[in-house]
Formats: sequence, C-alpha cells, structure tokens
Amino acid sequence: MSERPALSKGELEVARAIWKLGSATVGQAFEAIPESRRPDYSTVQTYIRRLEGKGYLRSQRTGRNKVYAPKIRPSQVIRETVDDFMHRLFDGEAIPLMRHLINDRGVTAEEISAIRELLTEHEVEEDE
Amino acid sequence: MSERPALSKGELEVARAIWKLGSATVGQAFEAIPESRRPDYSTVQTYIRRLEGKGYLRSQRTGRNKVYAPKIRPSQVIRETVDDFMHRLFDGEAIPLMRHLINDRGVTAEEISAIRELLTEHEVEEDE
DNA sequence: AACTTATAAGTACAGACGTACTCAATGTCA
DNA sequence: TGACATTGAGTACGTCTGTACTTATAAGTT
Repeated sequence: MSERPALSKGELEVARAIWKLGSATVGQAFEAIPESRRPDYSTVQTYIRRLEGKGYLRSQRTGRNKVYAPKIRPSQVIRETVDDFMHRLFDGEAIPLMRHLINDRGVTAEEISAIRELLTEHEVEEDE
Repeated sequence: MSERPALSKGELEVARAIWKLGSATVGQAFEAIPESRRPDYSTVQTYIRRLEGKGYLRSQRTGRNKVYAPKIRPSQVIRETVDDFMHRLFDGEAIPLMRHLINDRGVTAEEISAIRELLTEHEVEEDE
C-alpha cells in the first residue's frame, strides 16, 4: 500500500498548483503559485523533478516542452496526507480534530451552519 | 509571531508523550511511546534535546535527573500545527478540511451525531 | 568496594529538503 | 540573423531529520 515517500512542504505547494491546473509546464506551475510564497523558477523545477521521481507526477513531452500531470489522484494524496497528519497529532481520530477545529479556533456562526449542511448532505447521500 | 522552528514528526511524537505526562524524564517519555513506534532510547534523547533547543521544552534538574516539561502550551503548539497544515493543504480554510473529513472518509452515523453535539455545545458556550 | 543500570552528554552520519546557480538548447521577435 | 526569453537538465550545498553509537557519571545492589 502506497509506499511513495511523503510530500515535503515545497513539493506540496507545487503539486497543488499543478492539480489545480490539471496539468502544467514548469513555467505554468511557477506562475500559478501566489507571488508571496513563490520561490525561484529553478526551485519549482527542482520540486517538480522530485515529484516525478517520487511517483506523484508523470510527464509528457509536447515539442520541446514537458507537461506534467498527476500520476496519482490528488484526492488520494490529500486523503493520505490528512490521514498521516491526523495520526501524528490526534492518534488518527477525526473527532478530536473536529473538536479542535470547532472549539479552539474562531468558528463563525455561518461556518457552523455550513458544517451542519455538510452533515445533512452526507447523511442524505448515504441513504441512497 | 512564534518563530520557533516547526516540529518534525519524530519530535512531535515525543513532545506529545511528554504533554500527556505533564512532565517527564527521557526514560519516562521513552516508555510512554507505543512500543510499535518506539525508537531507540538514545533517539528519544536526541529528539528531546532538539525540542529543548527549539524552545518547546524546558528542563529542570532533580538530583542527577532532568525533568522536561512544556515551555509552550501544548494547545498552542497544536493550534499552530493545525494552522500550518490547513494552510498548506486547504489554503487555510477550515470548511474544506471539514468537508474532507466528512465526505472523503468513512464517517459513521455516531460520529455525525457527535459532531452535531460539538456544534451545539459550541454555540451555547458562545452565548454566555 | 565492585558490578550493574539508568541517565546524561556528546558525536556521527546518511538521506531529505530548501534553495538556487549554470549551461545548453530551442524558440521568438525585431 | 542576431539578441533575448524560455525551458530542460544537471549540479551544488548547507540545514534539518531520523537514527543511533559512545563515553562518562551517578545510583543502587550484592
């Protein structure tokens, strides 16, 4: 089961940019990263190279360019990443994390309603 | 604000052990880590040394022993850690993370009720 | 007092990571 | 066609991290 090395922070940022675009060249990924956090072009290049090495992306040449796309579904990567995090900080249990999010942080009334809706939607889906 | 270096995985595991105990010697922290994940005693020692260096723990001698205790409130560290994570994976927004927890993972009916209760409790508190 | 054990303190070391420079090749526009 | 921009590929390098060994010392035990 999933023995890819985990994503580092920098790699994750870049991977997310590519996920959002669907697929992208280094330049496009670079542009897609918010300027405030954007590292050097060559750094992005390095992250992408490593991402491909780790098995998260695959590439395909188009003329002289290389287009990178997810090799593993982003949703799966996200799930694994959240799982790992939840294990490390909350013994793998969702409820304590939820409790933290709800209590130890300023949740607005709207957010509460939003969450309630999520719950209801989820229940309905489950019923089908 | 908070310019401590972040916790590494190994450091977090050990820090959590100490948090749970309130304060502890290296040996006690070592024992408190589930055997399955427990590294060498000296590794725990190293993590603790680094935790103190990073400013997360402080120590106090008791005879020939050293007792380590949190220098920063665990709740704060947890908040910062969750925040950082949320930023890196969900642009800092709680709702998408919640949505993920609720939808993209098997939430049981009981968990849903539990979450509803959390929400209600939170609202009540807020009203006081 | 000698032996064993726990703890402290220091050192080590490879691999991961953040970060970027260099150079070469290809494409574009004046 | 010559200069500039973009991209690819390779290289570099210090710090952080996981992981542990070693040495010294203080305590408790026989």
